[in-house]
Amino acid sequence: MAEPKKAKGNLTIYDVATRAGVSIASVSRVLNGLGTPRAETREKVIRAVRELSFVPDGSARALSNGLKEVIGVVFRRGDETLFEDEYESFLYIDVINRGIEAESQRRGFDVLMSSVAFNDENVLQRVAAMAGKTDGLILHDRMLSAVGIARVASIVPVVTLAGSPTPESMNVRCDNESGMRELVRHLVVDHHYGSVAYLSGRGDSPDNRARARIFEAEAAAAGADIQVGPAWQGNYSAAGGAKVITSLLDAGKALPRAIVCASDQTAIGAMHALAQRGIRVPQDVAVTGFDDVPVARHLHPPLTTVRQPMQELGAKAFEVLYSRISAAGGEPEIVLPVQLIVRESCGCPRSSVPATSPGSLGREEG
Amino acid sequence: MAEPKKAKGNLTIYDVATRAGVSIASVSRVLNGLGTPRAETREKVIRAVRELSFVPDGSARALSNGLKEVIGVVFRRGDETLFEDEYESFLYIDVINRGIEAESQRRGFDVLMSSVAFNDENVLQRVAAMAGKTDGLILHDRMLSAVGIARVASIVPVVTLAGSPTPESMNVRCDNESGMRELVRHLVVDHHYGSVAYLSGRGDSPDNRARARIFEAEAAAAGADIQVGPAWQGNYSAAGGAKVITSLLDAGKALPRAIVCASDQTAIGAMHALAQRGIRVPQDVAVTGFDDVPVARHLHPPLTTVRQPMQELGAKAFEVLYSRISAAGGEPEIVLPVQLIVRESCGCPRSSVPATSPGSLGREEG
DNA sequence: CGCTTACCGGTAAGCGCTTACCGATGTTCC
DNA sequence: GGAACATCGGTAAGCGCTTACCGGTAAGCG
Repeated sequence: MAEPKKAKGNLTIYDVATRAGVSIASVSRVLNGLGTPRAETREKVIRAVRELSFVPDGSARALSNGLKEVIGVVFRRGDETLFEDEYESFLYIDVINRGIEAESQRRGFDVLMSSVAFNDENVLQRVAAMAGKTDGLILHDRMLSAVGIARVASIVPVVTLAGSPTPESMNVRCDNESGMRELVRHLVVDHHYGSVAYLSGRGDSPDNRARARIFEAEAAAAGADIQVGPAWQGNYSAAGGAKVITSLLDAGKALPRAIVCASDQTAIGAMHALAQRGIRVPQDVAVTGFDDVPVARHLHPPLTTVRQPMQELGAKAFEVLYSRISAAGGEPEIVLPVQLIVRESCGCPRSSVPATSPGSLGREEG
Repeated sequence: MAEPKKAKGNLTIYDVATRAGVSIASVSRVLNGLGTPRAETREKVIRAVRELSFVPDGSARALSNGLKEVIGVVFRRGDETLFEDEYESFLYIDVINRGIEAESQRRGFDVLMSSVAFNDENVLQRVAAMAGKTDGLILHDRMLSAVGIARVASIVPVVTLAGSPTPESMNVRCDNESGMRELVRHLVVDHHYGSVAYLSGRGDSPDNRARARIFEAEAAAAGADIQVGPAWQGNYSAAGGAKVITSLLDAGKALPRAIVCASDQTAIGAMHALAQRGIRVPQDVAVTGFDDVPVARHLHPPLTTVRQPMQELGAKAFEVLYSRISAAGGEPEIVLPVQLIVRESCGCPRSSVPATSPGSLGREEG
């Protein structure tokens, strides 16, 4: 990859030892708080370390310890042509990554991030390379086939997100099903909306498919008219959401009373397109999201959505991975609860309580 | 930190050599494409590697090569209590990080991410730890004092973002000055707004201070009334922006004709608060942002803002760092141009061209 | 006061890899 | 057919660190 060899004549533990007038073993012991060095020895070492601004080399430590204290996170990135649109949809990934990062820090681990282009054919190679640099891997949605996972998992422990566990890997996901169920019920039963549509996410996303499935089942059960199909195919991005609405309107189609979007980003795009055409949300058409990204509450109108505990998702993923790294433990599958967050885009008045079973609905506090 | 020693009985290059019936030197040569191994040897090695799913250990390579092929990125994170609010403001950081990541991948590097709490007293320690695990560091805004930077830079090359270069470190930033200048001119000269306010970011941010300074100078020069001061102190977050507006309104103060926000997030919060009170943007009060985060165009109304080339900022930062890692090169300071993006929140009609010098203004294309 | 016991701290091996160096083949030319 | 040469592949050293092991010194005891 890169040419440079042998960095500069870097400081080593030997330099510190020489300067402090002790052996390298003592330096190491002081640095790691092992053994019971004499106060004087400790002092000398500490002083030498400070004077030299010495920092032990991570790879040498890792090699010696058999532990790198680094975990890897791999996720998808748009290819060049889609870049502008795609990267919007990453808020979501970023928040999860932040959760991973925060939790791993508590354990003294750092996080190695690597994105993979959507059109990259040999993801496996990239993931494997990451495996060599880390103690364990967290893979976002749709990274690898079961076979690929098995291969990588034979090298380091693997946790997948929003997938399903395999014999070799663990998985952490949110309970999309009940979130979608509650959401649809809120629209159809509480608001009596007779027609609803699902503005979908990427067709190849399991999360999206699960949501679509529940949407249809639940809306049908509640007796609402359903609009789905190719015309309602988005891609999780705001631009994708806007395009769907615009095309539909241009084609002279009548919109349903409520539009359930596959993600908040999609909803943002959809609301934008509606506003451009002078269609009022929620008076003319109600719109809902999914995820509850941070900006959702600041939209106009504030977005009704299903909150996924994204930070927690990331934190849990790390936790599971960690317990596997440090022992053999680790639950194979973890499912986190989601929460319906009712704001105004569904037609609820600002800060009122809808007529439905209490406790099952989230509400803004601050 | 973590207890586990000696991971499992991992695969090594010796296992591969044995299996392939060659020496470890040959395996290494094949793996790295060095020397001129016979076709047969090469084949045997490749097969053994595949059969065993062997991946060479990154730390051992790093130790031997003197190159980890990892760079570190350090940024600030809100402390626990502020978490909810703070992390909104991170869109910005995330986009930059994405730029860093994409560029480093092109060179075969991976990125180690580490956030530091706002209230963390010894950042230096954390940063130093990162230095030990990487070949170079990129530090976001306000991470370290000049002294701290000097210390860290004695260990690995350092690039700072939105700061200023020191004898030991390099810096990459955006040209805030001219962006703010153009923006204020647009509001005061083109729109003839007679009173303007600067809803500021964190008081300790150099970027924020630079923007505030230019704002005042430029608005004063153009003859507009200026509102600044503690009442207008935000913190880069949406919640902070909303709070300022709410407090002002509660105190019965009259708002200026235009509000220049320190960041898009701040503007989002401000517009949200204004909408809550029934104040129309831009008819009653114009609002502008700074950054051009992806959602800015989808807000209601679409946000007029100054686009910072955030991806590019990150990419450039890596580039500079890389050239320092692989050689002694690297420009000490890089300043990237920004671009005024005129949308509707400033009072411009949708997609019209304002009456000002052409070429100096950006405009939405798609 | 001499011997046992405890406590420190040093020496050296080894983590998994790269690569300089060298010996063993096979090739070519006279 | 033998010597000179090229080519390939193996052996071993070393990257910077941790730590098992052991020897030396000081303290504790009879």
